[in-house]
Parts: sequence; structure tokens; C-alpha cells
Amino acid sequence: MGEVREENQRLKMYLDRAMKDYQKLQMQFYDTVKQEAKLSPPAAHADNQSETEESELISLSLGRSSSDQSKKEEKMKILSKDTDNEELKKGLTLALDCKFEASKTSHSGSMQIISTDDSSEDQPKEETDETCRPNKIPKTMVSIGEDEVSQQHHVVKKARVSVRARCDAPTMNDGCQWRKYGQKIAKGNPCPRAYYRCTVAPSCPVRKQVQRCFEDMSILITTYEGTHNHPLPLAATAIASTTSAAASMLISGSTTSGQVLHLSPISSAATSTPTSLNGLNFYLSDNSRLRPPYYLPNSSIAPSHSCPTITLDLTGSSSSSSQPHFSRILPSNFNPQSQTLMSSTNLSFSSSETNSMPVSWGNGILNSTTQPYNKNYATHFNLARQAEENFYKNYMKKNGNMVNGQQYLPDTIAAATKAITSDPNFQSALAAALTSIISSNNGIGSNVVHGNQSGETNFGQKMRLGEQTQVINSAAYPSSTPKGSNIGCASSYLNNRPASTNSQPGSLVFLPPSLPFATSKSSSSSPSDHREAHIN
DNA sequence: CGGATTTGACCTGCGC
DNA sequence: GCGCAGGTCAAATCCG
Repeated sequence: MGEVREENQRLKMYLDRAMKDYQKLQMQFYDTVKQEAKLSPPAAHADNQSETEESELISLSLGRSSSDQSKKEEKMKILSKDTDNEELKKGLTLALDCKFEASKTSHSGSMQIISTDDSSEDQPKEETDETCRPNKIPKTMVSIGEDEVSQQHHVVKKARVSVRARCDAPTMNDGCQWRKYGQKIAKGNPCPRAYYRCTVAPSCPVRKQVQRCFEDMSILITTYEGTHNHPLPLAATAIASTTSAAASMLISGSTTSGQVLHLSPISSAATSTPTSLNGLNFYLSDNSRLRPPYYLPNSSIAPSHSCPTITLDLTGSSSSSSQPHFSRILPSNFNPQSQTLMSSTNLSFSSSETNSMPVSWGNGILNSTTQPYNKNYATHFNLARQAEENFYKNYMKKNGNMVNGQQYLPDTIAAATKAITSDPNFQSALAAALTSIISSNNGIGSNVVHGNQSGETNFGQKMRLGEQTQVINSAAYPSSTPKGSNIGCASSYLNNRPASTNSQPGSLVFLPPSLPFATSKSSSSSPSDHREAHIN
């Protein structure tokens, strides 16, 4: 443990150095952009205004960039008018939604990649109208929550987002509370499929199915369906941002059935065709080459015959690359036309939960950022930094330098830094990470420490209905957070393992940036503390 | 004792 | 109409 800690410290140091370099560059970039803005009066004025304004906002909207206020107002009218329009609720649904409006200053920083708007190219105009444009709503808990709820009404239904991740725990902790309501042995997979219902709100229609991959029992397949009709815990928005991005691809019609979409954080997929969707760049590859061996188009991954399903593979076990990727699985009878129709419904992502936990969504090693979060630029900056840090670690891991998910080698870090900065695909991957992190940190400064981080009620930790999972933003409370609670997959996994954490490569970990086991209910001097120290 | 989980029964959609 | 499979219900059971 001592060695490990030492190593950990060393790695932190390297990481810090890299981050400082990045920070420096980014500051320069911001300065440049600001100067440019000053030089171009009228438009710049508007931009600056929105910049200021948006710095107060975190209205997240993947793939939706709004540049026209009147359009926004019009949009708002449409939204309010359509609130009761059930028709609009039909179609594709995201399991978890995360609305992220990257600031329009995104053109001037790392947020840029999040707010690109390429995705609507092949989408009907009405979708654009009905899609929730970023609304300039002050980043207050109440308004954001309302906004989120209202916007979620417009998220199309029926799409499924399946997440494959290595996880020893019975289910992944995705930030929501779930109640198991059924279990079934599905054809083609002897592993039982468990059915869960979201219990964050009594009437929440969201369900998820959890099933182990028969070919690799360490892989957990979680399929989300439905739209939350309540504000999401931030931990949930983290995964939401990822899954929704995948789902957005699904409804965009930019791919055809039987293809694998790679979220390509690093250069791989030489045969890939870049696809930009909702601000995220994906790489479309030939399914036959890139589908993992255990992907069975009609298997448990896509349990429903009627629902298009997109699979986000975070196992890093692709046959041809170790990259996480989206695999889009459409039912054989899936009609592109209907897909288009579904696309007419809003795809927006609301990440506005006030009580929230920063979560690292990915093959996660959490980052160690403990700097306080400031508003506006600083916040965005830190978020971006955090996201990058996350990605950086994932990147390292994906590159095989994280043997057993343990270590960054110094020279590897240098190499990776170089690779990252020179990699054209870096942005796309960073986008996902940013989305996750930013949405995770939406409630900065107002979070309250609460106990149960495990949304899964069948995790061994009992949660009563209404005992909403609330978490601490560990970055905002850097030092006072107790730890030790089970936070689902991640902590379960760790708790069930020796302290040396021979965590598997690609293990899915939901952890706050700095304090992975943050809760208020257990102050522990147990070995888990040391684990955390290492992980941090 | 209250709430979550288990599990067999039941419902529904689809293909033949 | 029938059988199959996925999905859901709800009584029984478990658990803290």
C-alpha cells in the first residue's frame, strides 16, 4: 500500500503538470477569444452578453446551439404549447436525459466540442423547433429543475440505450434509485435479466434491464428505457449525458442498422467515418469488423423486438480496438421512416439536478481535482479540466498502459499527453467526458452531503422511497467528506476486492472527481480509505 | 413492521 | 389459433 500510495502521488504529480500546461494554453486561448470579441462591437456585444449570461447558466443541451434569441423564445412558446401534446412524447425516448448548454463562448474554449450543432443536419426542421433549445434560465436550482422536467416531456420515447460495462456489482450505480420488479431468464442468455423501475419519483416511467453478458460474466449489460419525469440526481445526469449522446445518434438516422459507432477518444478505427452528432464526434465503422465477438444482434443486448437500441460499450473489449464504442442495434423491422418521425421529437438533455454528485462516467478512475469551483469561466474551466483529466486517465487505461487498471507510467503519461494533444479525435472523446463532468457539476456550491450513493435498492443498502439520493460535490467540499459508502458498482466492486485493487481494465466506475466514497453516513477508517487514497 | 426482493402467474405482441 | 418470448404484476418472502 505504501508503494502504491507513493506511486499514486507520483502520478498525481505528473497529471498535475500536464493539467497545468493545458490550463496555461487554455487561458491563452480564452484571452485571445476575449480580445477578438472586443474587437467586433455589435456581434461581439451580443456574444459578450450571452457570455456573461451564460456564465451564470449551465443549461445543458447536447447538440443544440442556439444563436438566436427570438428563436429561443419561439421555441419556448412551442414548448409550453406542446407540453400537453402527447404526440410529441411519442417516439424515441432517452433513458436518462441531460441537457447541456455549452456556453456560446464555447467557440472559445474547451466547451466548444460539446455544443456543436452538426447533428441536426439530417433531421427535420420541426425537430429543431421542437427540440429544446438552450434556454437561458438562471442556474438556480428551482428553475433548472423545472426546466428539466418540462423539457423531458419532449424527449422521444422508446429508444433504448444499453450500456455494457465491467462490473462486479449486481447493477451499476447510475445515480438513480431503482426497484426491482421482475426477473426473467431470457432466451439466449442463461443469466437472468432483472427488471428495475425508477423510484426517484413514484410515477417515473423509466425502466432498466440488467443482465450479465453470458460470454463474459464480468460484463454487465444495462438497458435503459423511458424518460424520467423528475429532476435527476446529478449522478444520474452523468450517465445520462453519455447514454443520451448515444441515443441521439440513434434517432439522428445518421447510421444504419448493423453498424457500430465508435466513440473514439483516441485514434483507432482507421476505417471509420467521422460522424458528428449532438456535439459529439463518433466514428462510424463497419460492424463486421468492429463488433465485439460477443455481440449478438438479437441477443439480450437488444431485448426488445420493437425498440431501437444503441449500445454503449465501455468494456473496452472490442475485437479490433480497445475503444469504447456505441453499437447501434436496430430491430429488423425498424423503419427508418419511423425513426425520422421519432427524430422530430425533442432530444434534449437536462442536467440540472441541484443535489448532485460529480461522477466519472466511464472506465473510470476518478480524478483528483480538489480545487474549488468558481462560477462562470472558472467553473467551466475547471470542469473542462476535470473532464479532460478524466479522459486522460481513461485514455491511458484504454491504451493498455493501465494494466489492471492501476498505473500510469511516467513516460506513458508524456507519450499520452503528446498523443492526446495531437490526436484529432481527442475532442470527440473529451466531449463525452466533458458532458459527463459538466453535467455532474451542475449543482456546484449548493450540494448537500447525504448518505446513500447507491441508487440500487437491492444493493444491500436499503433506501426508503423518498429518501432521495443526494450527494456531495466533493470538489466543493474537498476535505470534509466522510467516505466509505457503497456507491454502486464502483464501490461494491472495490469493497469486494483486496485493497490492492486489482480492478479490471475497463471497469465502470461512477465516482466523484475527488472523493469516490463520499457520504456523510460513514466515517471510516477502514481499508477503503486507503483504496480511495490510491484511486485518488 | 415497512419496504425491497423473489418468483410464479399473467399479459401482450409476434411469427407461424 | 397456437406457441413462444419478453415484459409486468402481485402475493409471498426476506431483511434490517
